[in-house]
Amino acid sequence: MPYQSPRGTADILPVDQHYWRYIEEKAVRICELYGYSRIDSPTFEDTGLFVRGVGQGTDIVEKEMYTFADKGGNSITLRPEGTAPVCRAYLEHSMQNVSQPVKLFYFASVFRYERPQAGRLREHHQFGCEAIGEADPALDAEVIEMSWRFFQSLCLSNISLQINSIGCPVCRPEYLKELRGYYSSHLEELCPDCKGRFERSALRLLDCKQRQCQPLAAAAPKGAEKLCPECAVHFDRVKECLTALGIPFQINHRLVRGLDYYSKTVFEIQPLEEAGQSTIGAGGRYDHLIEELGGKHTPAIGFATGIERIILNLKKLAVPVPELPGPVVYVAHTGEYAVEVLKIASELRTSGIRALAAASSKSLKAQLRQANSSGYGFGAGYILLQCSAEGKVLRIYLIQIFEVRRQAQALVANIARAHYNRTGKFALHPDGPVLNIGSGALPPARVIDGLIVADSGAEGFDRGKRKRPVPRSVARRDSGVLRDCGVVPGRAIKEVGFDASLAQIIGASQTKYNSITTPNHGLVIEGIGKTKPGREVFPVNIRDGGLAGTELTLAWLAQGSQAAARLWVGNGWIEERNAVGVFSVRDEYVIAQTQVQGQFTT
RNA sequence: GUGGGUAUCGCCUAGUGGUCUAGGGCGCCUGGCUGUGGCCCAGGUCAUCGGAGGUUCGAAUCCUCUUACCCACCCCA
Repeated sequence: MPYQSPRGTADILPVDQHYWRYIEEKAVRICELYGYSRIDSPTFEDTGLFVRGVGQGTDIVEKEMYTFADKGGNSITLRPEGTAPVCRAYLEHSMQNVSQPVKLFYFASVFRYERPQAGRLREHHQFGCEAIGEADPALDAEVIEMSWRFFQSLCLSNISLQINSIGCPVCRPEYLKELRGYYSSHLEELCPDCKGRFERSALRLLDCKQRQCQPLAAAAPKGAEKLCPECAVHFDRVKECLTALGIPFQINHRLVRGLDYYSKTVFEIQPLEEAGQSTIGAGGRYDHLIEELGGKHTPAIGFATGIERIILNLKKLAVPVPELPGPVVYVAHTGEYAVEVLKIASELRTSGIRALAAASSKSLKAQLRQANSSGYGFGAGYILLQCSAEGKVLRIYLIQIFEVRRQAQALVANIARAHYNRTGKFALHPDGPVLNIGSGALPPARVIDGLIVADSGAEGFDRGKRKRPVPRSVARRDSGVLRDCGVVPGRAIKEVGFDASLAQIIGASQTKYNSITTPNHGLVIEGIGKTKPGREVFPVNIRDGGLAGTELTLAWLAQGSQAAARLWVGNGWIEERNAVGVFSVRDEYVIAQTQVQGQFTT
């Protein structure tokens, strides 16, 4: 391999892109809800900005910055964090003059020269928010709430919120003095690292991970108890507000932050089972940063999250993350390649239907295989052009337009029909249905725009009407309930296997059906059978009317256990089913999109 | 900067001195079967075993050096 990506950098490959899209969508959504506007700052800044902003003595500035001289001789630094640049922009564009607080959010890659390890890269990506120009503790609570809700909306359960106050320039020196006093009598018991910290940054003694330092840190004087009256009132108020908002938090006296600019409120959000080493989001107040950067005194607060770490946790918890939309219709051909393939694909795209045109050289089998693997598996529909040896189109078939929404189905049909009118080459499938539709979106058989439309899937199979039987192996396996569910979930079965957990099945079925994008509804599955005792609650994403994945899940569940399922929309149950049976969600349910993050508990 | 681990086909891996001109699975390609797609069957494609040097009649297997990556510490999101 001639080249590989530099140490500590990573390619974000297509297979992972849906995580990024998912997180970005959630982040943007939450920012809109809280009134934050996006800001994008340059990738590099004047070195001085970070030296002053982040703090001379911090590790970031001392040894982790990517600093270099540009050709003009200026000292430039790739941004090691997001807050200072935003504050710089605030000052540079005189945002003091708009109504305060100014609420900004950003996505930015940040650079730190560190030894890479799990969840830590030299270039990583942060999503962050800053609220500048307001000192009220209520804002602290709102920012904390917002970050909490953000993680909730990602369906990242198992997280904890820790808060602390590290005081202000008035009370912190006092506290530091006391802390040093306390530690000075225990210097011998400290780990080597901490001995060094004693002088440089006594606060950091508190969050040392070495075992020998633990008891000392636990017994150390608590910062939050040594606050000046102003800071104490502020901290109390933050706690009050959080309680009022129903945000669960723990006070962690040993929570200190590594950047110099923090004051008063600081907080961290981390996965529950981790030993505090893998914070996924953190923030705090920085009332003196803007001043430090040359502005007038401007209180502010913000938080930042590490996207790679979030993804790590999403994967660890097997949170179902919707797949990115793939092609819906594949235009295939037999015989010689005809330009019509390209033309039809082009027309579909013009109408907003994602389409893939077969390559000229592929065999039909290869084309269909590609249709399977490039769309959403077996769900993708295809248009088949039957061509003569000379490349003339003889017939057009529309086959199995699964998952194509009702409107789109009509469109696809229209396009095919228009093509027929133009060329006179269109022909119905000699055996009957021309357009097959799955997922129960349409009644079993009807006519759209002159074309016969039929529900395909296993129902037809059962009644002996299915034109193209499920492959033997699948049919054998699915001799039970799956046959009745209207969807042949070949890919899901293949991917998760028969012993898959419920979460895996849901994950797999959701990746299969990409019309699913936002979790707005909860599907609660209560299993009593042997395979899945107890009760499990999963967020289910519904949009665009397709919920075939849910049908699959329930049918599956019902096979192995006595399951009951209910669909939760907004704040009430709208449908309930027992054991066997397909859960079909109708369009009208889908309209009622409500945030129900709070309800997803297990 | 410190400590530990790993390096065999695109991916996962078998292989601890000769049976390895490196085996299997996945993938990919071709074909058969299936009412032109999932299963199945057959065939094909793909590795001088991270690199360099050494020991030996003989090394993927032992030694030395080196590089890369991973993990943990430090610090941070």
